[in-house]
Amino acid sequence: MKPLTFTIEKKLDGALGRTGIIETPHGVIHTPAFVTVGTKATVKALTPEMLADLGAQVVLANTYHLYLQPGDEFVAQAGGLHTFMNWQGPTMTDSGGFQVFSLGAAYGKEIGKVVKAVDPSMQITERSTADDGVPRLATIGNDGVSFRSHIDGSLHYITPEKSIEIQHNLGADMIFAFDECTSPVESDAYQEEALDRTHAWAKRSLERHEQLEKEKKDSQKPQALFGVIQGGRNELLRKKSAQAIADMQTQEGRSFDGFGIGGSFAKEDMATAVKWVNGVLPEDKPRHLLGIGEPEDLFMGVEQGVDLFDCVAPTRLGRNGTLHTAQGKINILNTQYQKDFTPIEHGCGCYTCTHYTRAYVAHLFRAKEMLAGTLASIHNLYFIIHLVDTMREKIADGTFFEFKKTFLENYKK
RNA sequence: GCGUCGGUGGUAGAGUGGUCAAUUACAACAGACUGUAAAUCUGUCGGCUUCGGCCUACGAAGGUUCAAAUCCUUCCCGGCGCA
Repeated sequence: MKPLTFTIEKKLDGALGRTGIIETPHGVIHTPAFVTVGTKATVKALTPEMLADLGAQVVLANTYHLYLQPGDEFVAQAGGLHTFMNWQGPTMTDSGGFQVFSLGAAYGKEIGKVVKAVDPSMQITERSTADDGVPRLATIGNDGVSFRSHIDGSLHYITPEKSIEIQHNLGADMIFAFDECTSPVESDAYQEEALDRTHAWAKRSLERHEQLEKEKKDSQKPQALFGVIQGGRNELLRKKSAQAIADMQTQEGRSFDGFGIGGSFAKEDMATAVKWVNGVLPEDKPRHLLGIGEPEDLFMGVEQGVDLFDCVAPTRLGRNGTLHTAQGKINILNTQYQKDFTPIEHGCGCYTCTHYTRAYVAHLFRAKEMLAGTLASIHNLYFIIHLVDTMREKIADGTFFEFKKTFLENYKK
């Protein structure tokens, strides 16, 4: 039984985009697709039934978080991620690579997954990889990464092998190699050093994965492993990384089943980085743009041949009161919506918009009622999932570029 | 009626002679959020401003003082106790 098959159905003329179908042991994913993020084995504020109803095809959980709580072996005893969280569709787990960044170099700083622009003066020209005096919860060592638990302060050492072992215990259909997500403000020298490390970790991830797959009993479902490309904003490094990860294989000939495009991006670099990478990656395996989910970025990614996206933005923005509409984002807590008895968006087919008004949702937020986050998350996820679904349809019927133009003209940031 | 305690910015509630346009919390107003340290965080929150300040404010009116939200007097309002 293969862990994953990917079939391309239709290609986009004049760009790298395509539609396709990924088949996993827990069902199919029509691509391009938006993956909902359920870090701790739950998409915050939503039940799996709500997720299915709003059109989610696949859920991504996190290795680091579930390892700390409740523990990956515990999840395995509970029957694996699918059973534990009651989501029977396809699943993924991230490797913890992003936490190397968010709890490490980015810890306590105003550096996010996407930064507005790279000011050369911000660039870190020199740094040590460990004790540079900067408080952080993740420190990169030669062999892996030391994490100081954000929950109880305890120390944990995650190696590529450990990450893969955890991900096998969790049992998601698609898992990721352990990588180091770097910031665009790092120097070229550091970027190169980190990339070598990411490649070395990728190889170790692949080898450990192969070994664990071979040890599986017949009753255990196979898992697909995605390799992660890094390289920052440097064209040579990005292409080198794509080539290295694409070519990587074990002695027995196992290679990655798909690819993740990683890294923290300067906004203006994202499109070029994706284009460089997807121009090198083999066409016949799925590509996942890690952690990206703003509408304009989704258009860019789909156009440039990305098949999967995951992002916390729809749920996080939703819980914080920011809602997507065709005209752009609105903050439902603004005074003007307090007595607005229209739906969040006219014509939206989501549960929230078919049953509730802006005034009601605004009331729930002001009253700090839990249902606020639920209704907002339903709407935002529906909006983004539906947007990517529509891109897929528009590629299929040959009107992708017209759709992109119309949508982005209306959608004010 | 007598006694007593108290009346502070939208609310609660600090402050009890200068360091007070007044701590703090909440509310309000706005902003941020892209492989979730996130149902979180940040800023503003008397008026005007050339951003140096200026003006008006701590129940009301007087007064003491170089200086009063803070001390004194009277009044108004509220709680409690006694008649």
